[in-house]
Amino acid sequence: MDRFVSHFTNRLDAKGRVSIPASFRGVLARDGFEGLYVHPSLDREALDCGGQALLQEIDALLDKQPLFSDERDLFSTALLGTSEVLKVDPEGRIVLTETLKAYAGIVDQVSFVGQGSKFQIWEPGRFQAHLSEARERVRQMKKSLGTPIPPEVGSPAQRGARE
Amino acid sequence: MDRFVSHFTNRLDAKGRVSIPASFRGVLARDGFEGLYVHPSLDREALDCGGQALLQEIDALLDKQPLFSDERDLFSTALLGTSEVLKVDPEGRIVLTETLKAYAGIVDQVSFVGQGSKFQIWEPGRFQAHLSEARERVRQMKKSLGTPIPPEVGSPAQRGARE
DNA sequence: TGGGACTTTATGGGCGTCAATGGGCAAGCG
DNA sequence: CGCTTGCCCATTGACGCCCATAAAGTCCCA
Repeated sequence: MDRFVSHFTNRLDAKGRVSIPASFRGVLARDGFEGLYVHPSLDREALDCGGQALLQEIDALLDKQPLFSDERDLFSTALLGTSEVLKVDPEGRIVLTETLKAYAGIVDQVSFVGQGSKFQIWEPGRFQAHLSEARERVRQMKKSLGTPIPPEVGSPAQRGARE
Repeated sequence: MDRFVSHFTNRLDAKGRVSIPASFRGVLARDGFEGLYVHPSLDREALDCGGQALLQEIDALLDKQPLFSDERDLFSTALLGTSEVLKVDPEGRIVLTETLKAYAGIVDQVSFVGQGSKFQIWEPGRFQAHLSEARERVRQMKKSLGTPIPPEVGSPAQRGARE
């Protein structure tokens, strides 16, 4: 598997450290990138995270703007300026900065949510709310498309993760 | 990491010294440049800083203007004429000149903001304001650029689904 | 196929190192 | 000379790295 999939909830310890889920660590290792690239999501109260792949997406966006242009300046400020490259300790843990925690409303637990080439970090409560709203909207969209949606499936059980 | 990423806020001490963030120092060292190249940003109340890489960008910009043209003259005056090369002390600190501080409204704290090949120095308050504006505008641009990607919801993979 | 042994993961805690900051001192320049 | 400026040392708190442990998962073999 080379993509971030599924979601996990882990706790921050007394030092503010939190383990990146093992399966995500595997993806990052394969992507080859020291550390974890993190920035506040533009449209959610969540953090976008990833490695090379995410950086390349951002670069692609930046490279569309001409050098020294106003747009480029704004993009690099909003994207690179607010990003952090977090170190990953030997056990696969990271420490979120105060800024990042404040942005996402994180206190002592976080949910890691796979999104293919990147993943997001959420405060678990907000993620649940976001998820049910998203599911509802998808249901509406499908309905209007005439595609019946299978009956409600509960949240999948997680290995180890209490939610 | 070979690019300026993230942002940091440091204090000026009684002598007016301020530490360049360690990670930025690393980038500068790799770029190979004695001292720090600084000039007032053309369109913000901030200072553009960097090493070789920044100088090259400026050269590239200048070279686009025909020799002896008015534009070239103006550019070189605005960019090179106002530049300073600051010394970096053994602890990785610099002292901003009065001119530079006045331009950016700096008093006793500065924010270092990574922008890839260069970084900017801001008065922290002004930076916060600029940042929220930048984020807003980027959000608008992304929106107008095309289809915003709907949040990926759907079924999270089941517990067996790793790798 | 059931159970035990090994492995992996999430989490905790100790400790040395480094970064940010403060202050002293001496050399250079007006 | 007085003040700036560059260099050295000291302090403190945060951070990275190592080792420990418990719980869960996986594997293997009788």
